[in-house]
Amino acid sequence: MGRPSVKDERREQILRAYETCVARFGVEGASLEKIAEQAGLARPLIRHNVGNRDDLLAALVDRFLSRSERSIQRMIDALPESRATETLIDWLFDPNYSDAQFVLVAEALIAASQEDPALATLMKRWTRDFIASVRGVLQNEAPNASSDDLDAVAAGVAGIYFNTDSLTPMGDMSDVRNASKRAALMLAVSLERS
Amino acid sequence: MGRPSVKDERREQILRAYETCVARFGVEGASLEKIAEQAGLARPLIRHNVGNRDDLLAALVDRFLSRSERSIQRMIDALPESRATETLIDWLFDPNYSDAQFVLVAEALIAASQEDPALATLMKRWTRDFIASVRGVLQNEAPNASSDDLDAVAAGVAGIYFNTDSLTPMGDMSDVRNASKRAALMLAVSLERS
DNA sequence: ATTTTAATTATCAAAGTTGAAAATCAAATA
DNA sequence: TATTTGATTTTCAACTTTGATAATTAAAAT
Repeated sequence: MGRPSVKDERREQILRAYETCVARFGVEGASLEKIAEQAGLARPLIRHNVGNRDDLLAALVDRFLSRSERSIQRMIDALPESRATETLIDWLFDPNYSDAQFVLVAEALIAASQEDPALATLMKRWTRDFIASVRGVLQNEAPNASSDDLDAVAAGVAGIYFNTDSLTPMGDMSDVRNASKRAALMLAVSLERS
Repeated sequence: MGRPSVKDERREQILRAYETCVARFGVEGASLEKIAEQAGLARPLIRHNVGNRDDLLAALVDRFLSRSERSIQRMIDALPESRATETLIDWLFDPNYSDAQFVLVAEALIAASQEDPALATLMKRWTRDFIASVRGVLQNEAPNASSDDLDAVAAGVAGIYFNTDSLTPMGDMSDVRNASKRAALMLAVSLERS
């Protein structure tokens, strides 16, 4: 054997930096220069460890989809049996627990979907899957709710959550965040009452 | 006099094209080349009629803020006296009436706020003003609702609306759009009941 | 028709971005 | 220690983007 490979760690390091850049500058604004600077690496290392621009985006999308699937599943599995919906909303709207960059990356990929039909297909599925996950939690606690109401409240809670995190680049908006959380809770309550 | 100036029309034409590019590629991704192509003009005309990159962004922000203020006011003034909230939600979630590009530009400017504190201040005010406008309509129809509930439902309806339009780059998501609209209506109803 | 005003086009240099290959350096094993 | 494997650095050429100026053309008024 020769020198041990650090390709896997480097790859992760680069994709993390790329993710940060996509969250901040969008897919089109994330240049290789910025990614290299963010990662603290020389630019040629990006090419060496991941590939060219297209390879980067493909790797990022892949990583984003698998990681978000796992992280959502982990969150749902960690929910308590009682007051699961309330706890879910607590977590989604807690800036310490929820990772705003996750939503910002999703929004950037959604925006880039207009230029990339294949990406659009993936992100459509991702969006619907996320809403479906929320719906599952809601249904557990409100088994008598109508299917339409479940759909509505799931889309509503998910939408309010996405929007709240998408405001984070402006800095502190805790008043809007708190009001948004209250709205999500109101939606959940109106489901149980219906 | 000499040759009549078309600067004002050209300026509008360029800013419209810039807006489209910002909605599609983000603030960092909207290059002068793309803007010129979108406007159907030679690139030097951008500089001649509006200025350099910074001048462009400043003009776009200015135009966006004044136009959205007017358009929101116009929409609210056009609301009928009875069932104003329901009508507002009808309009916000009607893809033919509501202009998705408007929300996409707002999201792009919000994303760019992270790199531009002055822009952040403007967009914070814009966001709060929009929510306040919705709150005004809600309060008119539910004068007995608590201030906190009004804040919550206004933030919720606005958030669901923003999020819904931010999904448009992926193409048809009418199922999610319909569910989101139902959620907004549920929020409004729960306000009147409280 | 000449003048005047301004739109439009042509062109340039500087800076930034990308893709790629070659050269160098570091760490493990035989 | 020599070899081998692969990380890292250096370097190059092509291309894009930006900012700016000069030259040209078009339309109105005197």
